[in-house]
Amino acid sequence: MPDSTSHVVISVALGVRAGRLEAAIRSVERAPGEPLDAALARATDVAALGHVEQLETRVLRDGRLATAYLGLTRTPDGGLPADADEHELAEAARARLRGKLSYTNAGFALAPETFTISELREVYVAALGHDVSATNLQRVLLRRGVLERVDGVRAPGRAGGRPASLFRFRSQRLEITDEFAALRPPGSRASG
Amino acid sequence: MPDSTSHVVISVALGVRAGRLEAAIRSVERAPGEPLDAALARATDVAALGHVEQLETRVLRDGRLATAYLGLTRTPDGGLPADADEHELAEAARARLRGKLSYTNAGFALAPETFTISELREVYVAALGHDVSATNLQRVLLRRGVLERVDGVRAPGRAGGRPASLFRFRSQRLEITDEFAALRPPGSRASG
DNA sequence: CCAAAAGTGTTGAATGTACACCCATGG
DNA sequence: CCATGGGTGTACATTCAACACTTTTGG
Repeated sequence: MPDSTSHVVISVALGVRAGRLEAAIRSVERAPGEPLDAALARATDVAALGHVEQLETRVLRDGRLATAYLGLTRTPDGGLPADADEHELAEAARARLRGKLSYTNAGFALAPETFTISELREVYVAALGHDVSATNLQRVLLRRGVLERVDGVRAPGRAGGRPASLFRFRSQRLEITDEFAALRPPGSRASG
Repeated sequence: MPDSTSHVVISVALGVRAGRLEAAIRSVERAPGEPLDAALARATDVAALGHVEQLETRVLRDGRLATAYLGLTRTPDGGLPADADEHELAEAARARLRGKLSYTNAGFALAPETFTISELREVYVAALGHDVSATNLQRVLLRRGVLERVDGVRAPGRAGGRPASLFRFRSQRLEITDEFAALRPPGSRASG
């Protein structure tokens, strides 16, 4: 029976699988005095999340208070949104991710350790919901220093084609890569 | 005596006064079953806030759960941060505002109804914590369609000088004015 | 006239997008 | 040698910071 004094902690883990941005949702009741991250760790495997941030706190339709977290993972699994609250949280999580992808290195938490630009492009297409040019994706992310090349290539498939270079994200922590579009502090133009 | 099952709703209202970005903090205990915005309305005068958004939920040092809201106001008053938790929330609010100022029209909620570019510049300097060029501020905000001129000028002071034109924000609701720095959907360049 | 404050013009750099073209592989 | 997929070069538009210059006022 729902208790309006209880507090639920919800994990919304986003990840790309089969070209789709899936949301895996899990929740637990927070014990009295329990830290939020402890409850979150009971709700989901935090080690599988490359990035975690708080999403939103709201009163659920059953009257319970809930605090949702957005997690990003390479290996999304199970726990699809069940009720209306969970659908809304999943949508909020997707919207948040879409925003962050364009000005942070958030992709690191969705893509495998190393990847080709084509593979990365598929991740971005799934997460953003619109087409992305591999050419420009590579150029933007390399210029910003978000990606770096690693040794080795991926062999082409049966259809042939030039072998693809492998890349990785330079950092595995969320970083802002395009800090201010305008109104920078004076004399702070990037020059590297 | 602090009760670890109680839920506190905290309003952090930011506003510029005398060239400083002040944080006015107020909190209430949320009643069982009470909606979050109802509790927030008991904590502060929501009508005086041009914009409100949720900031963060955390467990306070005394064990209570707290959900903080960021508000922006033209008329900051009283309620300065008292304890360590409140100081941290005020700092989080300032950081959030700094980020939003550069890619949204958030200034509308801090500036008076109409203002000169110099006056608006003072607001931005206080909020951002670094110098801002009035020339470029005007150009960027006009180009984005964030500001518009209104009739009339502000008479110069004793020292003379050209009378300043008056401007206002075109919208009084938070809008994103610089949506994607990169990775826009194909063919979506602004052209007007 | 001169100082002060506001506003406009202009330049140069950085950033992104689009698209043509070249490279490397399988069949 | 051709189709396919990967990558680079180049041209162009947009945006912004910096700074010189002009405008309009008070004394």
